[in-house]
Amino acid sequence: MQKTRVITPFQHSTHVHQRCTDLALSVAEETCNSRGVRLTRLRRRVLELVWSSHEPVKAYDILDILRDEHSGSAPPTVYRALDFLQAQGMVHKIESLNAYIGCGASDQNHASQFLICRSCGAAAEMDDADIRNVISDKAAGLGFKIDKEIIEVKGICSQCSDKECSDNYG
Amino acid sequence: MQKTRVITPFQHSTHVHQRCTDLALSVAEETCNSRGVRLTRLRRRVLELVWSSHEPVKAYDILDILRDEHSGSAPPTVYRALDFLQAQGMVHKIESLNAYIGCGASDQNHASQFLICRSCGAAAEMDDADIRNVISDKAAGLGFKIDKEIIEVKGICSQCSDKECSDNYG
DNA sequence: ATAGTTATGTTATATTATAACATAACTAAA
DNA sequence: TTTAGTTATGTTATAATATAACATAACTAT
Repeated sequence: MQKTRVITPFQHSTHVHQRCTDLALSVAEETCNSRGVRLTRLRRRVLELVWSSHEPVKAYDILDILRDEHSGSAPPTVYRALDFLQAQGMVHKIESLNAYIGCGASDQNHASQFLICRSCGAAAEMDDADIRNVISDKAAGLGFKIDKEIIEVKGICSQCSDKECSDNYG
Repeated sequence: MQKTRVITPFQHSTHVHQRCTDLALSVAEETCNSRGVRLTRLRRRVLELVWSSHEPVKAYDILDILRDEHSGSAPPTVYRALDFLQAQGMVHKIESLNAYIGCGASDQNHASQFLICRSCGAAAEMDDADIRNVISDKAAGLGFKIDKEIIEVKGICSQCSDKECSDNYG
């Protein structure tokens, strides 16, 4: 078994989130520069809003904020920006939530497996080679050629389960 | 590696689909009986419509048919029936498609991994112990307790890739 | 029969997403 | 440094997916 590659971990409540956002934005700037695509002000702002926390963000929640900032904002404003950011790997859609989450590894080609905590709402992203391999082996065994895998695992993160214990017994 | 347990395979175009539907409906009848829940005429009809093919079916496509059969049909009609059928394990939702697919193994408790062909649109369902195990091991390694896994693998099924070859070279 | 429960009917609305066309802003070549 | 082509955004409208809330009907167990 290989070590799990964690792309975005579950964070402690005390972490300085500004650092997550700043890093993601600067990686995005550089990635866009090297690819010759434009991280416009609007796209950058949407990415920043997606990174407002580690919980997947709804398109219309982003739109509400954009509307406060610019009256011309409408659904296509946010969906187009999200489409761009997804195409560049800077944002992933969580299909089971109809919500979007930032990815700090847009400069690296990778698969994703998401762990989503039903208590705190946060999502962690990993790209685990063993998970990828077993799925591709099994699919290949059925003659199936994989393009893309959607893996969204629901449950309770370690901090929330620690907290539940201390709430019950602490 | 354990052998993959295929719950619903990709079918040949020549298969007698009526048998799939009949089997699923009779398993559903029995499962409901043994559980003391009611497979009403409406729920049975919705299940039958979900089983109209091996492609995941849209709620509003079901509704269109129900409306032809009974003027009182409305969105809650179909969503309530789908909710019941999902709770009983007779239907699964494919999150990435907002569509629903029948499950013939409602009498057995199981996890699901779906393979979805982007060419023919069909979905196959499996419950592979190795996939389950590697994901639960990796999640446990991060202190995460799993409730439910959503696994939807997109690609090309073996029959469509055979066909592509014969189209190109045959 | 009757009361309690479960299922369905009905109207309205919330949520998520895209179509289509107009305008503006950038880019690269003449 | 215009101009034409391209890309991005503005704008209006609507499609697609899903739920809330309350009324009526149908089953179930006395």
